[in-house]
Amino acid sequence: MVRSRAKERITSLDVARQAGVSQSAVSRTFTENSSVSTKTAEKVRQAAIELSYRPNILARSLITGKSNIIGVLVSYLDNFFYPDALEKLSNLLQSEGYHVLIFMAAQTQTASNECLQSGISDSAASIDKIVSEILDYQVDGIILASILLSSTLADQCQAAGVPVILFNRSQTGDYISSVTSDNFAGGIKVGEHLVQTGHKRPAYIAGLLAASTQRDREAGFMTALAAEELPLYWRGEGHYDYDGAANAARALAALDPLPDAVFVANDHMAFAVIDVLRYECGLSVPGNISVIGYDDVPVAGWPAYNLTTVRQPADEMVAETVSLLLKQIGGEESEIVRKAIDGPLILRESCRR
Amino acid sequence: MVRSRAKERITSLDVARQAGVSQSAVSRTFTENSSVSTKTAEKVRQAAIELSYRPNILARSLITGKSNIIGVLVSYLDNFFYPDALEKLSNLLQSEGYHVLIFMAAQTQTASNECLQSGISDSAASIDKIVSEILDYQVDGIILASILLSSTLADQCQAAGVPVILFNRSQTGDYISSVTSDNFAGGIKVGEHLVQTGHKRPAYIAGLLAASTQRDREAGFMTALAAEELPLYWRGEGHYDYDGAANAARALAALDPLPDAVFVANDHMAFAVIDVLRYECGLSVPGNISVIGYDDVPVAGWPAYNLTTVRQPADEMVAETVSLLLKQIGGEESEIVRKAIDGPLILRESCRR
DNA sequence: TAGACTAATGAATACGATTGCAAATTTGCG
DNA sequence: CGCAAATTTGCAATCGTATTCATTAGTCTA
Repeated sequence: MVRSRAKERITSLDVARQAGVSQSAVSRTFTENSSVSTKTAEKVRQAAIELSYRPNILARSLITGKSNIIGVLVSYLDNFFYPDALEKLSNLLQSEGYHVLIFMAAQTQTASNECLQSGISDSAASIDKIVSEILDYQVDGIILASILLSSTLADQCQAAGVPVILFNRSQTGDYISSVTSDNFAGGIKVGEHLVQTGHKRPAYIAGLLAASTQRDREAGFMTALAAEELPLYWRGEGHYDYDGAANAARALAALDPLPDAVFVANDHMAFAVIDVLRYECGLSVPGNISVIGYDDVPVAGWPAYNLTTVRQPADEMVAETVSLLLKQIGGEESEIVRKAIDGPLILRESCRR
Repeated sequence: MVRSRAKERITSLDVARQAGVSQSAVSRTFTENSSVSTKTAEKVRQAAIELSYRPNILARSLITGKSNIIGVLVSYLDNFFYPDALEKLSNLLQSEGYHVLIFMAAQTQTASNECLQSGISDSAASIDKIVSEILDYQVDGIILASILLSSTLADQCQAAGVPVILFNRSQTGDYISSVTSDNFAGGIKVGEHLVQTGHKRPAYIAGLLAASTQRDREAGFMTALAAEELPLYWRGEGHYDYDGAANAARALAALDPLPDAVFVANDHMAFAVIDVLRYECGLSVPGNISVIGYDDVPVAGWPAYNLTTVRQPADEMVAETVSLLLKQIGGEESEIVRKAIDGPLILRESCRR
């Protein structure tokens, strides 16, 4: 079956001729707040349908200086929190008349492990390159999910008048707005809960050390433990990665005596920890050891894990991100905002009560 | 902290002045296969850096007629197969110099259940609307993931000269290329494996009835059973949805005698089935009943589920999709192609051997 | 019905780049 | 060194739409 490639473009001029009006009239019918009589608008709309004409957004953007495109840069999608957030983000922006140009901060295939351990610094250059590409598309705004930005690029975005918002990361020092959950408060909640439920040998498995979420969650956790004068029994690192967390869990399981609780810096890693403890080490969760995660992704509520965790309120975070971004695009808000939204501790069965 | 909004755009003309050359020279330095002397190119590049100039892609697209944008429409991301595929798709396209404008075929919030049960027909109108929006951006191609397209819109895309490829769905009748796994063959593999392993009362839990993946998997499965003269013991419907599958599993568990195996139309639903059987009904998987899924998403390999399943080779599917799309964009391929890639049955522990 | 004001229209220009064309320059070779 | 060929270069037109400005049609009031 052969497709004929018909590339004849239909422009506003064609519609104008068909409707017997000027090109301006066509443009005005498809532009909000333009003065056209209902009569000509109707003629134009009719002709447009006959020719199946639709305005060329690129041409429009060129002249208005607004593309209605938001660039979204995501580091990875294997932690379920991100697809969920991305879907919500895209839906909300779509309903506001914007569209999402998505970019992945592709970890190069060779960079599997060394890359994770060294944090994100190595990829900083590539991030900058990608953000430049985003700017090339004349986007109206940029959302960076779990990505940090160099000061140079931040300046460049500002110079280009393109607002940038960090989603689920915050960055001190540079003047970039961010929306996160209140990770410090969340860490405190976990620490307090472990103390209240009588745990004595708490462990912690960290995420990517360079990530603000990791730092804040750990800091909150340690603060709560310190307040109760309970020392941290053991600390491992999982790099926000399933396999990394599994390795940490193996090290943890080899301890004697065993920790009686472990706070894992996100759900994705917590699943790995539970899997290793239960199915490799034959331990009971929470019988032998309590496990608490962070994020409350959908899988956390599935019976196989039933994970006690701190919820990141994705809906609110997304709503706040979009609202803030649109305000900045509209020029209503020019202050740097760092929003941290509180999320509840969700009690399930992976932590002894 | 206040951001100053500097909106002064830097154009090729500015660079031209700075470098002391014509505007055309600037354009040529940033266009492949243009004749510029290395000397002027160097001057231009220098000036461009000084002014931190980058070409406006929208303006370029307007005149070249190529936007280097691929529109990707995804129905949902909660089945882990899709984030994974999307990430791969985006990475591959990015490496080919294209970028992804992403659209979600948002199920309206009211449409939760009735919508799922009636298949996708109700959302067809909204799909068409979104595809029109995609076309407005003058995309070079469109990828529809788990989405069907009305003939009208298919014609419109063809008229606009924009190739469309269905990913993980196929559509008979209309002339649209598609890339899927070989779902029929996969269904057969499952059926044959259940027979070979001595199962006698096989059940099936269907996905969305309108989906070609669902139809083909079921058809293959039934064909294999029929070839062995083994009747289907029970059939339920889960609408490719976790909760829907959980309900089906409850109905299944109430049967007496219990089926000794159930083929679930995708992994996402299979997890729900296993959860219900194990944690609600106190049954053993595979002790009391074998469960087989479809997709082989990462979670399927996690010890908590250890799901026997048919792998959809996402890498190959994505590679094929992109390669096909680029060929069609380049005009090298004008035939309608329906590619079905074979995927292996992955034997794990959720199915008795 | 005339006059005053508002709304609607079309012509022309601009947005920021690419590209055909012709002039100008460089290069190659005898 | 000189002439033909090849390469660069700048000018100007163009892509499809929004928008200013001047003009015309339309509405309303007295």
